[in-house]
Amino acid sequence: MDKKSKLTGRPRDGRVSDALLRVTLLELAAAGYLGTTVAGVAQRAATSKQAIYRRYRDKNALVAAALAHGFEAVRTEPPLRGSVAEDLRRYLSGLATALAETPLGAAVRALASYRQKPEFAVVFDEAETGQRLALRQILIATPFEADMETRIDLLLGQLYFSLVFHGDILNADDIETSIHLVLGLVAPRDPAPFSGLPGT
Amino acid sequence: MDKKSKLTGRPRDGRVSDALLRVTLLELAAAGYLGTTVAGVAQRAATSKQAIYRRYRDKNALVAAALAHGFEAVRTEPPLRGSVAEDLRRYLSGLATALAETPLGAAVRALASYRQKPEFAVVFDEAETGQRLALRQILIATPFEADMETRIDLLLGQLYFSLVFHGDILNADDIETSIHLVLGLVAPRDPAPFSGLPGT
Amino acid sequence: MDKKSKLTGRPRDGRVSDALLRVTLLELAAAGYLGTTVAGVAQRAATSKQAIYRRYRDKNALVAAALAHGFEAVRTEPPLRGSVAEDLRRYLSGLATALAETPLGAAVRALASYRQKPEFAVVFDEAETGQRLALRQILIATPFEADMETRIDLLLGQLYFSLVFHGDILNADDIETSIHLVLGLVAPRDPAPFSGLPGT
Amino acid sequence: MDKKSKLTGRPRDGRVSDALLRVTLLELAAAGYLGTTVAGVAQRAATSKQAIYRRYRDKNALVAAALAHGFEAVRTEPPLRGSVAEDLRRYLSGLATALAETPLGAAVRALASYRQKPEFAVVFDEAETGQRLALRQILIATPFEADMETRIDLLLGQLYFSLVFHGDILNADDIETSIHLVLGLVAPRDPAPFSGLPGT
DNA sequence: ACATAACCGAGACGGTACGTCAAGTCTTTCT
DNA sequence: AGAAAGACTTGACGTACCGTCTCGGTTATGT
Repeated sequence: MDKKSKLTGRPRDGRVSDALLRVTLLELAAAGYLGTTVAGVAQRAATSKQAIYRRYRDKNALVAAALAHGFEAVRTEPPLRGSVAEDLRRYLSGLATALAETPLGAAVRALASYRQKPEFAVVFDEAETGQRLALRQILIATPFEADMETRIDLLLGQLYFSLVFHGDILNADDIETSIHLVLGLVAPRDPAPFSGLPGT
Repeated sequence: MDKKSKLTGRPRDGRVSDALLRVTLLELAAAGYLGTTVAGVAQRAATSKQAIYRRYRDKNALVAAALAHGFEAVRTEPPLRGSVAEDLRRYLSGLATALAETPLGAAVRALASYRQKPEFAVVFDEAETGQRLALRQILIATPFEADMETRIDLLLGQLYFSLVFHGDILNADDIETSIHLVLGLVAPRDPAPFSGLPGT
Repeated sequence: MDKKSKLTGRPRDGRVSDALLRVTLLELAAAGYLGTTVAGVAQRAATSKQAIYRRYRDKNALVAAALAHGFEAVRTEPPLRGSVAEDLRRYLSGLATALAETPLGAAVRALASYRQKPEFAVVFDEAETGQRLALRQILIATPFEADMETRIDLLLGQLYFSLVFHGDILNADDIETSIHLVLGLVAPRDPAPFSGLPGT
Repeated sequence: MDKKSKLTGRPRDGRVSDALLRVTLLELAAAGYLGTTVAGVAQRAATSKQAIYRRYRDKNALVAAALAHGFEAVRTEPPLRGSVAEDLRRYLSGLATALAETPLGAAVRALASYRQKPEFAVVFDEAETGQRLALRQILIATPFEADMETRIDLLLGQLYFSLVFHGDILNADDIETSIHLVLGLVAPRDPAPFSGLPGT
């Protein structure tokens, strides 16, 4: 993670490293940033504070690594096979589900305030870049390409706004409605009056 | 703020109370939640820790009060005089400007993670309720009333997502584009065909 | 001890200060320098680490203060009433008894190695200066004034050598014999021929 | 040092063993017991901690071995050829010189407090036994045999008291004076009045 | 000749203590 | 009684060292 690997000496114990990331994410999700203590993580990971500080410069570096680890497990490529609306629905639902079903969602909520800190900014930026890229791939070369970045802002904005400010994850219906609004389509609940419109 | 007012004894010094709220908000904006220390606030307010704890149960209560104070200064009623798009533009721009030009924006960013804490939840909820109400008043009884809550989620979501995650405030163009997307209108960059059209 | 006393604010709790010195000396005597932990002293004194670090710069300053406290309680003035041998006997026996019956003796033994450290050096120096002064007052203006400093070195040397290296305190007979040897007298085991003779 | 020698396997590197003892004594002399760290000794000896723990059970065993090594190099037999005073002078001067000119003196000072620890006690006891034996051989069958142990205590006591408490080594004059006082002789600075006295 | 066994340096492992900092409470004097 | 100051307890943080363990690699003896 952090250090240039030396050729000699006892190698880092991968089980310890793994446990640290896993436990840290769980603690963040359960207790928030302040409630997550280095000693507590060490204990729950059945290791020692020193094992943590050997890997990470300080508590923030540990937390940042755990967050990055959480985002990695969630990274998905865009579907790219149905209609634009269908692809968006799949991608955003998958993202929402991943945030809801893993500790990552609660961890992101707990760390949102610290997004500006350099340690966390790189992690958040990378995750967001990936998500924006996926959405861009869905939207590109479609009639909705105009104002693409704003459409992405609206969709991701609502998702994270709901997560961070309301503490809940968007359900499928909300996502569906948002997609149709952002695409300028009529939502599918009134049966298909716009049949000829683009993007289906 | 907190205590039942006693009838006897030296009355609280209003200048101290005001300074506390002002300084706390500035510290939150400048140093974040953790960087804001009770002793530091007391010093910058030229008072003592005990003066704080006499007024507020704990640090969170102080911070919540400062946040509420910040939101009060920003509260605006909806314009309700132009078109829907125009009203939305005025309201959202006013909100964005207020967040950008006062310490409130940075303070909100610093506290986003703690929104779930009961002390802060009531403040955030009240502020959001006011904002949603204003938006609802703009949207109600217009062709855009369908999916009104989702439209509001998208607009507020983008605003706060940008604030909390990117640390910047939406500029007028972004707001303009978002509004037209959310309303399903063609953006006004092709010169004004829909200007008077729906929603008046 | 340490700080210029301020005029306002809550004063230091004397009971805490006293307990710290007493407990520290006991811990030093019982567990040695390494076995004496700041947290342990705080706990046995029913106080906190922070109360210690408010009074003393670090562990060494605490230990030095406890040592000085121990020496103060032991300080005795020279008898100055009988013969030289008698006065020496009383003074040295009193010193040996004090070292044996209080934790001071064991503490001195535990700290002998650190005598060079500046924090401790001043304490040890002051204590030794007092003891040398007392012995000098006994010896001065007597036939034994010649080589006075060396005689003092021999007596104190044997006392502390026995304490630090052997862990025991000189008994009355040893002291008696040493005094007579250092004074160049015949020891009193041949029954008291010189009782009143020189040095009165 | 420690282990039964095995018949097979790579033999211990004698250069490592030697360097450990030498470096440890130097570190003790320079930095004291606490300042002497196992890792530091390993580094200065251009070896590893494991090489130390393969030879010694723990830090104390290493230190004890280094101390014993230091004492061995210093061990001298008593002269036994001139007068009692002359022999004492030679022996004590030799001892003082050895302590002053090698790291042993500083190491002894650094370890005085830990003399009670069993690991060190055996080393110190052996060294002291040798020194007492030598002095006893000088004093035995002379007029000064009475109170022999106390005379030895006084001489050794002053020597080590000076070393441990004052950090300096007795000079030749101090030794000379002490010897004459302990022997009950008149010091030789007033030219030769004691011609007929015993022990010359 | 080559397997075995103990050595070698390097460095990670769990654990304990140190000294710092902040939160929230308590106790002074002053106004 | 409130204000300001500064004591108080508590508990987390990050550092240093101890004694143990594990790695890849080296050097002896023993068959």
